[in-house]
Amino acid sequence: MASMDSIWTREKKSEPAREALSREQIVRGATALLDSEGLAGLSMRKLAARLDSGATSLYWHVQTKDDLIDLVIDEIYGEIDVPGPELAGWRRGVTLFAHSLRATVLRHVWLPEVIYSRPRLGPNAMSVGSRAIVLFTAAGFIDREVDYAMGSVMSYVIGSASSEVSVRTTIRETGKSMEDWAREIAELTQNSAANDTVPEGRMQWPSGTDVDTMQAEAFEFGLDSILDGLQARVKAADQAG
Amino acid sequence: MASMDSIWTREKKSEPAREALSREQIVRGATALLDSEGLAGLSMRKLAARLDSGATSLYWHVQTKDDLIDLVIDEIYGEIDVPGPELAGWRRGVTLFAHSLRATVLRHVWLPEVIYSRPRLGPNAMSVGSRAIVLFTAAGFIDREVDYAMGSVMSYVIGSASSEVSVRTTIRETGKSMEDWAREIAELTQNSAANDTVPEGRMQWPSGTDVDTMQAEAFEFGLDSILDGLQARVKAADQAG
DNA sequence: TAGTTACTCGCACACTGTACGACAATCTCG
DNA sequence: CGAGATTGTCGTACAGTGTGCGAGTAACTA
Repeated sequence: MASMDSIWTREKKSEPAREALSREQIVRGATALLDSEGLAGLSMRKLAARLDSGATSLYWHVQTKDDLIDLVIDEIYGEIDVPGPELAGWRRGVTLFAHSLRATVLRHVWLPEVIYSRPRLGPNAMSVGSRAIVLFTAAGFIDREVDYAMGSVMSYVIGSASSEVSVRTTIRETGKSMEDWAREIAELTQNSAANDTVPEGRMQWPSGTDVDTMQAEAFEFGLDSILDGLQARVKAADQAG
Repeated sequence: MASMDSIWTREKKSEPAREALSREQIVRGATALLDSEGLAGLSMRKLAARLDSGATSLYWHVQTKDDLIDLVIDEIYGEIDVPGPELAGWRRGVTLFAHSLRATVLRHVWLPEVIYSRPRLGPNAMSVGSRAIVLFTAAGFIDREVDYAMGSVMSYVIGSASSEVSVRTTIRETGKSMEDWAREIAELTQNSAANDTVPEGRMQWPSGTDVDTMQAEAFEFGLDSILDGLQARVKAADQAG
């Protein structure tokens, strides 16, 4: 009996768990690969290797690499949370939404390179959109101004976060401190023709603050400014109506 | 070599002996190729063919494809104009700057895909930055708030314009009108779980307006909001100081 | 005239996305 | 039970990519 148990006898049976590959799994693997190696680090072959499958097997579950990226993006939209206006009022809600969106971009640093490559209308993206619209409607905007206000905030947040990411990865890649970096820029500027118009004493970075907190400060500054502007607009419309 | 290794820190090569191929010519060709075929349409071989040269000849003038793109980007920074504050006051100046920046992105639709891939500090980019800083200094901002305000506006403008581009190219690619497109989204949303929270009657596009003017309207709405917010901030600081 | 520099370019390598078609496992139906 | 359809995997191949290497050429300097 025991002697019958060898690789050869075992091989005949339905030995391999023929499972594994599923669309969800592929999307999850792709996300991990993107997060760890960046956009350029994602290839179908590498992804397949990570999933212990043949490269072209992926194409059964996913039509194209671009489609896969679309799926990943929508998956990530699911990480963003949009509070309802009844919880904290529209302004606090929008602020939380903005911070969540920013954090999501900072968590997936390859996002800025692809997020605008086409309008994504996956379910999660649409859900985020819908809930954001509720928020801005609660603020008192009407008609197309709901879209305008929402679009403005989102454009600012994604633009800001993208710029933050690019600064961070550059610092990480070069290994230089922000101060060193700023000094080099200043030196380069010195030789530049445009230098004469730069105010004296500027262009050196304020020292004593680390990058993260300074970026956070900058982000909040801009966000508050936009929201102030929007709030004033709503109030003015209220008065008129 | 370390760290701060980009084309701008590297030394300029000594004068070439006047041949057909030159760095400027390559940059010009690359720009044209990018504008007509998009980022994915730019390859060293195609570019070389357009310039009637061997593919690897380009590598004498340019270290790497990425460096070439950096050069193109800085070239494009040269298209942006930033008025001085003495011409029209800071707010009007910033508005003109913002419109110029937006127009530049709309003119080079591949820009959003690469603009944030690393902080560009080419001479033209720095010149734009310097002049923008003058503008925001004239507005009354002090210390790091100058940077914050400038960064906020630029993030908004680039984010907005990028989103506009993505909508436009999608419309062009699918050949659908905006109304068709919006209707399809609405139908998809219908079946979505998040639908119950969407206010009734929303999500259908206001008809009778074409995409370009609506996007322009949206852009201006957001820009004015930000500038309102920033202006209020300056006034408050004036009062306090 | 000899040597150095400035530049061009063919070849080759490793790698990419993905079309195709040959396989195998599982399910469906008579 | 057995046969056909469905579902899924994967090796091979093709056209394309960025770019390192080294051989080749033309022009300038000594």
